[in-house]
Amino acid sequence: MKGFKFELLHTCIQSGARRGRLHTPHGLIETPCYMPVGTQATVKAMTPRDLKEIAAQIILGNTYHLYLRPGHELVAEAGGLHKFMGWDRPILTDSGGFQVFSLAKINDIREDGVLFRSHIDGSRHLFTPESVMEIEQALGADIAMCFDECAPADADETYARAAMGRTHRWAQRCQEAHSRPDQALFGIVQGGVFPALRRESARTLAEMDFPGYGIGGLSVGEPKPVMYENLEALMPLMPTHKPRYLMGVGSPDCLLEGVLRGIDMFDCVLQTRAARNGLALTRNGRVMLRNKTYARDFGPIEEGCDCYCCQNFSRAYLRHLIKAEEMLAAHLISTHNLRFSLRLMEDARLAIEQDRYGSFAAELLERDLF
RNA sequence: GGAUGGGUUCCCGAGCGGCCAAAGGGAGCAGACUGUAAAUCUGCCGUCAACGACUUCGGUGGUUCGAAUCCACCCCCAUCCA
Repeated sequence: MKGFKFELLHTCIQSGARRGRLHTPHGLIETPCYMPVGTQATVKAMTPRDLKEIAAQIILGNTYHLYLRPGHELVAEAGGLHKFMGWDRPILTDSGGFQVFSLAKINDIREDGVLFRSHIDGSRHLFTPESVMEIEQALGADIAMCFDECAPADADETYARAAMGRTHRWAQRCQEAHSRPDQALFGIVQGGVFPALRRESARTLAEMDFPGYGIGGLSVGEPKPVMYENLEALMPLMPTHKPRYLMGVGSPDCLLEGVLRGIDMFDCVLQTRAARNGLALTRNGRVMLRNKTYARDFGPIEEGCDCYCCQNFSRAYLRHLIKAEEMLAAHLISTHNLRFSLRLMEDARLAIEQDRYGSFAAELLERDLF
């Protein structure tokens, strides 16, 4: 694998949290990190220039969505995803495994792959580990995820075990089908909400020697303590010198809790989706900017935030934009929520380096504001 | 001056004798949002000592067991005719 390497720089003495650095063909990623989600080759309401300004290191794209529209061949023809969307820093593509789960009503999951219908035009498609690898390689992200099956939170142990087994077999096939040397392929740990299955999954995948690992199927509706319990069960079995990516997580508290348990990477749509719905994240809790309380609040979303939004605009102004349905609201609040999360991770990295991450996280979590 | 159509809860707008505190939409208020089918969705939205009571459908007076709904007169609005 060309240009890909993970360095574990330091482990916080106080908490065990990890400080690392991921080398990719498109640059460095300091970990732990939060990755903004850009499903359809765009982080909604944000230009790549905006993303650089808030110091985003890597963003996500989605295989399922880009395959359906505009099509991976078109993206390849455009010169790859980076060039197509004008982003020259690292990209990670999710495999569509989550879509298999979230769109399960219209899918047929089989051993060879998943038969599903497009949510756009109802047309039939088959995803197999091999076809997904072909798509992800055409998209050309720095990190590709294996095609997995993300079981729902209420799946029983029998189903979770079956989905996990399938995910393992598919991981093997993904590995065999994957050939692009400038792209790292991450395996994905599954196992539902069953610690024993989670351990088994971590062990199995660790033996397969992937350059990095996703932990999938968590934060899909189960209570947070259940997620933490499962994380704690599987983390000791993860290879120390490989990055660990907790997929789809999270909210500020989950980011803090995840880092505490040894996670290196996170992605979450909450920041941008909530922003479009008028919800701002701050270290003093959530701010529902639509609420009347802020009609005459001429201060920024968050005092001390260095983002463009907080440096220039008031809560009252943002509330007005939301009420008037002006699209600038989505952009400005997204800018803040993303910057907030990126800064939270920047501060976490510093705290780890200084062996005080435990107290850093505890202080923020104690207030129970997220 | 005449003709016709109208005046409904913050706005628009349904209702046209009881099942109407009155459809629906908007606005307003509050909540949800975690590998994005989400700039989406949900709840509340006359008043109150509130599983019951009270006050509302231009005004006044009638008919009726019962009216936003029927009748009379009046006041406004719109369009057309003089």
